[in-house]
Amino acid sequence: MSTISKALGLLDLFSEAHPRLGLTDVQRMTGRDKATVHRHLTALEEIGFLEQDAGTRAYRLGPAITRLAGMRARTVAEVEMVRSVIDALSRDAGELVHISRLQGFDLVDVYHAELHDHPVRVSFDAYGLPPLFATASGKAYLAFSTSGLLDMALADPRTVQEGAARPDPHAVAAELSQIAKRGYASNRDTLRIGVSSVAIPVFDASARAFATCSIAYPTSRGGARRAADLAALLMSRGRDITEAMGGAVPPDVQTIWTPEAERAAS
Amino acid sequence: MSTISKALGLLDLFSEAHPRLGLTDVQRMTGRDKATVHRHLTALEEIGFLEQDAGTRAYRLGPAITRLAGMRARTVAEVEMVRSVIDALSRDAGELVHISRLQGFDLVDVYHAELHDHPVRVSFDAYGLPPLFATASGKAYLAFSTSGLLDMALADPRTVQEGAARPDPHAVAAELSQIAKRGYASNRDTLRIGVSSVAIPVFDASARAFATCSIAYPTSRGGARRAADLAALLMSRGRDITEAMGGAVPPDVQTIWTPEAERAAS
DNA sequence: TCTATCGGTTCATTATTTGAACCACGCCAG
DNA sequence: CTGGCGTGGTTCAAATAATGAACCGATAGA
Repeated sequence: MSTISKALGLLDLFSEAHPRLGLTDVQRMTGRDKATVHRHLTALEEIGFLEQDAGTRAYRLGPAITRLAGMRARTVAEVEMVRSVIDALSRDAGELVHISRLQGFDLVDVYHAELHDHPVRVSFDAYGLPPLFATASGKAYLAFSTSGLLDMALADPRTVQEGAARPDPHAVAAELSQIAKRGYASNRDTLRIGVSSVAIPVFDASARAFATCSIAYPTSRGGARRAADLAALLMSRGRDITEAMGGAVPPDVQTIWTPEAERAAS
Repeated sequence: MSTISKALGLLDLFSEAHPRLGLTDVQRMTGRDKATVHRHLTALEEIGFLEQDAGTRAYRLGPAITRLAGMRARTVAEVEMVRSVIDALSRDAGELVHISRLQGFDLVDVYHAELHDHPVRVSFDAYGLPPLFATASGKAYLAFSTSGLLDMALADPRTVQEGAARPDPHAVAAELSQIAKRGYASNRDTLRIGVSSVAIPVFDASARAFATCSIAYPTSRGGARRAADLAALLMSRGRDITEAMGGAVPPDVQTIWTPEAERAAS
């Protein structure tokens, strides 16, 4: 293990629970020698990755991190920020992965990846056009937004005229509540016969949902547990996606798949 | 020089001018051996401080930086973020240093430091109450805001009723224009007899002024060149202050004191 | 095809990191 | 007041990790 990794790994020790750490705190958490830890801490402080409180001598995350994050925000496009995560997710799931952003009342594609070689693929030409209630992404978004947005979406004329069945507000609200509880939304042959999907929300710096990430797959490739498996995989990357885009996951959001949450929501 | 500093120093090579760097780019910029550079780059990539483009193999700033910056924003108070810079500035200037934020039409104190031992000190009890035109901070703020704010401030009834002399809009606009050109605002005995100050704006992530930093000093301690000297010192820290708070300095702002800018503005 | 340049790798040499012991300070209980 | 304990921080021989000249393979142009 390189000294670089060891030193930078120290930064990950700083959290909401432990925003300030003293030398011995870090020493205990890492199990490394005190002298080593001290040298790493001071090295990180010298370049501004940490700051030391003059009074308590405790360390906290430093200004260089904020400075570099600003540089990244200015020089790296939103697409680049999520590309590697989405690509990896697509490879691991073996399915089509989408990340979309709300514009008006549509979820428009930011980036998508389909890095597998199954001969059967999901077509997504019309992605983003269906009303929010019809897609897993849309439901994931609505479930983690203020209810005001749901009312507005219900009142949107385009939503109403789309398709034959006008959604029942109570049924929609009930489903969104389940989605919020278990942490992800899903669809099975609802929008298009043969296409299923699971989706989670992506949050911005104010911890508000502003985008979604979804996995779409042919229902034919999905056995009984496929949806749950893909949901678990998707949720395990949710925090990475949100944080790569500079966002923060609200503390009350279910971020890991568990059988308990699954049952509790149904 | 520790390997930690060497490796993390590589991150500073990434800029608006060079957002993506290849192995040999970095090698040339640093003069270090290619193997060394490569190991550093891959070490930084492994922990997410850099990302490598799958196609071009060029490196760019990675998601871990953004993630940690979010953590810092959530766990370190605004005051802590600037404390060390302001403290250092106060020590170096040997005067009272203020950082204030606009709330309504007042600049309210966020933090101040007076780390010197001169017997003569500036009182600042009423700081934040005078109208924006009367303080260097207020003028610094207005000079780097949209002119709409100036109009609103001029129309603000409290502004109008304060003091005897109602400000001449044209004179104010002319002064603000000079301030914008040279990069800082100054006052000499205008608000209170015996008190002078210099001030610069602080910008947020959208590169809009949202706060100010100022140095206040007794006019008695200020010779002919004191204002310019303090302004030069203040401006040299301006970028650090803005970036420590997660902001970005607009590219067209004068950020270093020069005799040319000083002359051009007057 | 030949050459230059790119990213990346290897392995003996070298220099840096490491850690047990040590120091100084502040705090608390007796 | 004092002695013990827990801090943060330092030292220097020993151990280990970083280094760099040479090398590899791929790619793009001339």
